[in-house]
Amino acid sequence: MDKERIIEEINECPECGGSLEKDLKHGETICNNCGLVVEEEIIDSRPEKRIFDSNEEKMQHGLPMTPILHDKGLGTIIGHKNKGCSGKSIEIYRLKRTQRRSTFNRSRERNFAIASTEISRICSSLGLPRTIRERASTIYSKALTKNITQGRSIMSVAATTVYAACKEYNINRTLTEIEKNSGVACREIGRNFREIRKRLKLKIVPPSPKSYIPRFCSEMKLSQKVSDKAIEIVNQALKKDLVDGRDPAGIAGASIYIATFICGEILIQRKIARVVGVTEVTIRNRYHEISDRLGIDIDINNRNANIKGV
DNA sequence: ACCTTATTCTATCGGAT
DNA sequence: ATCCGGTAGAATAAGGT
Repeated sequence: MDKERIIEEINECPECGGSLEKDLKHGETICNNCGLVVEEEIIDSRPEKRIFDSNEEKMQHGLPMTPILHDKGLGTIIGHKNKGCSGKSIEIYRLKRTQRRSTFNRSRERNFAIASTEISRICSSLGLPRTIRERASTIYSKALTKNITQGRSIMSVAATTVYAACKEYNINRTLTEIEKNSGVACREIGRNFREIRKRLKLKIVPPSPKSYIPRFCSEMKLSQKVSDKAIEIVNQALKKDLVDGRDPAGIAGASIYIATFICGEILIQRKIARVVGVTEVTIRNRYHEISDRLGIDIDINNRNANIKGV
């Protein structure tokens, strides 16, 4: 809901003011000048919540809670007296309990503190936003409570949580990239990742090809008609099981390619390939599969398409 | 920890217009 | 020259034993 509005507003780098360039394949925006990655979907530029209503209960004070710090950023030792805070004693008690538990688990805390440092280091050397860093910390913390860290090095699990957080937000970083920036071998990150995903039931869903189509179509100045047709084609392809396991951007590109033939607004493969971030070969392979199975005859030379089946 | 499978990429060439 | 189709080999990701 608010996301669209936020995306509209971003056009220069919040760090250096340089111009931003879209990396459509990864669905992210990168600063041409300083290389900062601005993840469109997770940047929140709204002002801090401040509600000055009658009881002022929702007003934020101080730093926001953050999973990066081992004590969730509380940073203050809570005194033993509950008096003087009328009506708030239960909350104070809960905070004290949290603090007592965190000091109780000292070894875990040390472990987590080291991991947090490592996660922050990896994220900053990969230019990943704060959201990813925080999510990686949260995942690490959960892994810690489920004892997944047992028998694995802190470094390797930390690297894995960064990889997992990226996957969750569809900011795709390859295993090799994480390896280069963490010193942990690809194989190990991969193995840890499978374990963590299973045990923590992380829901990692690849983006639907349909979610790319409107953006790609407007990028290529194609009509709404083409966009609608391409989405229709993806729906048909889904039914025939032609989508799973394939690069969603490739499916989107191929569907758009077919749609341009049907609508008479033909674009060449190379142009579509460049915009969607895959090679011409992929566009070809996908569009052949889809048009074959859907009974769409594409006549490249006569620049038209015949739909046999539906 | 090693091996297998599936997908995509790069590079390249040939045919058609 | 441009566009499309096809292919080989490497790289990548994910899963199984």
